[in-house]
Amino acid sequence: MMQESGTETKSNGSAIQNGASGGNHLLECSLREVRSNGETPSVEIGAADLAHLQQQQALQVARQLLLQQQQQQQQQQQQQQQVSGLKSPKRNDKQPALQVPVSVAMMTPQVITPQQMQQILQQQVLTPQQLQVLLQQQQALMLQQQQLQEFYKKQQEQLQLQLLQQQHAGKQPKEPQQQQVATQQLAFQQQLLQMQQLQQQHLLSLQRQGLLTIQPGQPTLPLQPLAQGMIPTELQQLWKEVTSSHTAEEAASNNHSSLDLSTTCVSSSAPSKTSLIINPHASTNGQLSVHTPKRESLSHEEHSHSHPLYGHGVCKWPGCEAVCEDFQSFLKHLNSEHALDDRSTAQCRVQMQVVQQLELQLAKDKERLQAMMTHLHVKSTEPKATPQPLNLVSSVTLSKTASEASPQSLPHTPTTPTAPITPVTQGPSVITTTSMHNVGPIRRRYSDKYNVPISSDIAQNQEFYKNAEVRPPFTYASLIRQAILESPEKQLTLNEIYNWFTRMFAYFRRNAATWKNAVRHNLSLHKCFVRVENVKGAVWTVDELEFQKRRPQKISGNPSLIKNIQTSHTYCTPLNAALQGEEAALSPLCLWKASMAENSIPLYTTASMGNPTLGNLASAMREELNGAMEHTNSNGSDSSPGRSPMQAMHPVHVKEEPLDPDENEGPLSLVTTANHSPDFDHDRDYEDEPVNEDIE
DNA sequence: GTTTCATTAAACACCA
DNA sequence: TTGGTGTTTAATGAAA
Repeated sequence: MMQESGTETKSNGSAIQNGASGGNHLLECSLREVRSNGETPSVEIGAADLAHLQQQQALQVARQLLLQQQQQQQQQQQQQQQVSGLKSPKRNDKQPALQVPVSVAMMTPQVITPQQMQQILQQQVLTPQQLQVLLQQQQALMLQQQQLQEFYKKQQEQLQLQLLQQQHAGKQPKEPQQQQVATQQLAFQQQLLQMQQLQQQHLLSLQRQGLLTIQPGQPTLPLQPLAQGMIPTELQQLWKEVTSSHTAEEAASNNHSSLDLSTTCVSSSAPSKTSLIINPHASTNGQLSVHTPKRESLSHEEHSHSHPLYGHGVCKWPGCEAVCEDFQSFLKHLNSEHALDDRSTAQCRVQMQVVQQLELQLAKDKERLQAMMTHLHVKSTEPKATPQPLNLVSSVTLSKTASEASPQSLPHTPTTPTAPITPVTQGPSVITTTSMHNVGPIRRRYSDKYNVPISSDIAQNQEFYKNAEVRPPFTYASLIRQAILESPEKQLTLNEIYNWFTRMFAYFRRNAATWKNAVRHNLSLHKCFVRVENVKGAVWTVDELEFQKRRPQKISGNPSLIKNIQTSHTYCTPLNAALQGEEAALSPLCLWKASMAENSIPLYTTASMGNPTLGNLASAMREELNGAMEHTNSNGSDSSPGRSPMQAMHPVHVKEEPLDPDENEGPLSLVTTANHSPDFDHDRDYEDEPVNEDIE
């Protein structure tokens, strides 16, 4: 027996080491892959940025082509005019005048540049949904513009063809033809103007939504009608005076104004730099632009009292919150209290830093998400190539403990629960599939540290735990207790506890010797587990009082948590406690929030994961809760039906309801009979054949 | 730096 | 004798 155990441990140990290293390697590879794609080691380019960049590049190429064609056309027309000798000064002056706006219009896409996107990101904490919509609208507009450009290109070609024909024919009077050309070009301009108006509306809507503020120094000037010309240079000058840190490069790029597309594209190709260096100015610039008369009039007329800095009758200038009865008074207040002075500039800078930090965090989370998705996608398509795959946790936390690699026989899970182990989103997503795995030792568990309701977590993530080799974020004691409490009789034999472990968690289908030993050890060690001699053998029960006794010690530093335990019987974070009106049995979010709290990650970072705002978070939590209830009730292969997770936490006080017959199937149902499962092979390692098949 | 706790490993005893 | 069960001790690491 000992030999067997020894060999098992040995082999497992080596396997784990291999698996761990392999897993780490995979993680590094996936991260590397992402990074190499991004080409910016520090800050990754998002998929949207890349798409945008590609579009920009395509646009630039198209514009260059157009420019060439226009130049050719101009040359041809000049040649024609020279040859024909029909020089009409008016027309000669007019045509370039006609063409130039067209060219400018074509070269100044009335779309949001990456810089603007970055600024939007910085100025407003956008939800992913908003970003998504924004990007979709953006892409649609760009598509429209491209189509228009193609159309324009074709028309230009036709014109060239006609002009060539004219040259060859040489008999027809030029003026009608040129009039036709001018008419066509006017039509194009009108179309372009329409496009621009459309895009202006789009941008205005963005402004109304508070998603965008127009910056004076913006390379493109979407809201400036063509008739109004370019950016007022005095605004740029003003801003330059305010922001002394403006580099010559940026100033040059600003001075390029709308015409310089290359600037836009170049800067978009390095979003990390853009976001980290340029955007701060842009951010404050955006704030500053509020004070410009043009901006105000625009806001007043077009936004009809919708202003990013004004809402609910309160000035939203950071730290102000002055009550303004109407928009006019707000404008007055804005001009008087938040005029361009040192204080406002300083506040802008502070806000800039805040936004910068947030954006940095967002970028990091995006990177994480990308790495996770990349990794999981790779893993999910792999036909079980690596026996010890990676853990989601590792990819999130970059597993600082993974390198520690203590020679333990269990698969290594990260010791510190610094990241959500359970998926944030429920449902058949990639994340919740079998692609999650564990690496590294675990020393602390969420359930104990953050008092996450284990029952709801297990219920909610049942399929996840069953399929993914993710170590459950709970202590052995918690798991054993849960197993016992889930049983109809609230008592289990050791073997049934084993079965529960292997049935509920894919993680425990390997290294049986190790964790079984741990289970036995915990059963013996903790007073909360009471061994009851039965006629047919021994069963284990839980002494809830004893179990509860040991918990407050660990969270003594957090009175709210203790209060939670003592009053609401809830094992969740204070944040959850704040939302306890909805009940707090929502473990994945709890875990996630706990991890967020531990990582000091602002809540907003959920934007990258689909939980945009606190309000949405709350609703999401409600949904999670409902989902948990439904899940518990519908998929109650392990939980007692009709018993909510909260009830499951205190089964002693809960009147038990009759079990579903389906749930009583399998060895676990025979809880009253000790040593009931003679056929069960304890030495089975569950590596090749999941125990679920035996039990379920 | 100390204490507490969880995990892991191991040894040992008991029993069927 | 074998294997499961239960107990205990020790080492280790993380967190408080």
